[in-house]
Amino acid sequence: MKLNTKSRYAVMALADMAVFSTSKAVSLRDISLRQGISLLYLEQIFLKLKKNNIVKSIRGINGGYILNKSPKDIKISEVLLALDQKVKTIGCKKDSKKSCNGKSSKCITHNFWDELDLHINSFFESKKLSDLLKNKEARI
Amino acid sequence: MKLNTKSRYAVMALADMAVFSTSKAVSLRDISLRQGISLLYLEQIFLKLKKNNIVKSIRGINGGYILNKSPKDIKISEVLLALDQKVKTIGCKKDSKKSCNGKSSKCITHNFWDELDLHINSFFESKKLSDLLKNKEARI
DNA sequence: TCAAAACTTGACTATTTTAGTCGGGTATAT
DNA sequence: ATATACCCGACTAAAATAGTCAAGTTTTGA
Repeated sequence: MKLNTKSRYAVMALADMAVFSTSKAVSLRDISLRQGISLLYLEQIFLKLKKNNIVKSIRGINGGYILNKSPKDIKISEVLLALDQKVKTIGCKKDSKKSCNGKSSKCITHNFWDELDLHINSFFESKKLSDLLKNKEARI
Repeated sequence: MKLNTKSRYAVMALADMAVFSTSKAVSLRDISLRQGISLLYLEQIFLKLKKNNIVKSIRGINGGYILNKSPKDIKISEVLLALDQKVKTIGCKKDSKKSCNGKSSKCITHNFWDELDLHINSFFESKKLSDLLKNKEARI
């Protein structure tokens, strides 16, 4: 069980922006160089962040991206959601026809996985982008 | 981010055993039929559970598997560990040479992912197999 | 005693997901 | 004008996943 790179890079890139500039546009090229993330991959990621109003873009020369909100108002859960990274630990289908291994009723472990999802999601819900920057050990 | 089926099936199968018998051997064939999990797949899973002393096997006719401990003493974390399912949300390498995207120092988000891992693992550490059976809604 | 039930094990494979790349745009500051 | 930087869909190689197959061994009940 691991988070995919898209989600990790998204959080990393946003943290980078929060450190380097909250007011001036930051180009993906700069983020790419600083964080060692492929530029083309970042473009893909930022497209989604933009669609979800987490950042806004400025085109043309000296353009780039700006955080749409203060880092203390950006929940990590928002970011993951933007990248389609719902935390779903189980494969049980939600639809009534066929749930949990083809059984009509909930499988024996169903409630447990639900509880786990809740546990993880509440963590992401509670954490803000600004929380990542507090740590003195954090480095770019 | 999702748990793989091996881990889910392992927990499900153990829960099945806990419900149906804690003293008498349960055959994989029975578990397979009750839980709708491929028999051949279950064999693979139980091999690992056995190696990790979570279950013990009885060969021959009327054979099967028995829980090696009481359900209240089997931590879910043990089970996941047996299936090689360490919860590792980050890709950052632990070795000193090359950590976090090729940087020598910890990446900006490193501590955050560590915190997440801890959060999830402590959940699995706190939950016992017996906790899954408490719920009145649970059904086979 | 012997055949069937059930565990044992490693290797194999199809499918799906992931982690990107590619190519061809469009907008804009200088 | 033109370089810079965002925009966007399609594509692909590699890895992981989910599951099967083949060929056993062990034990026990009839």
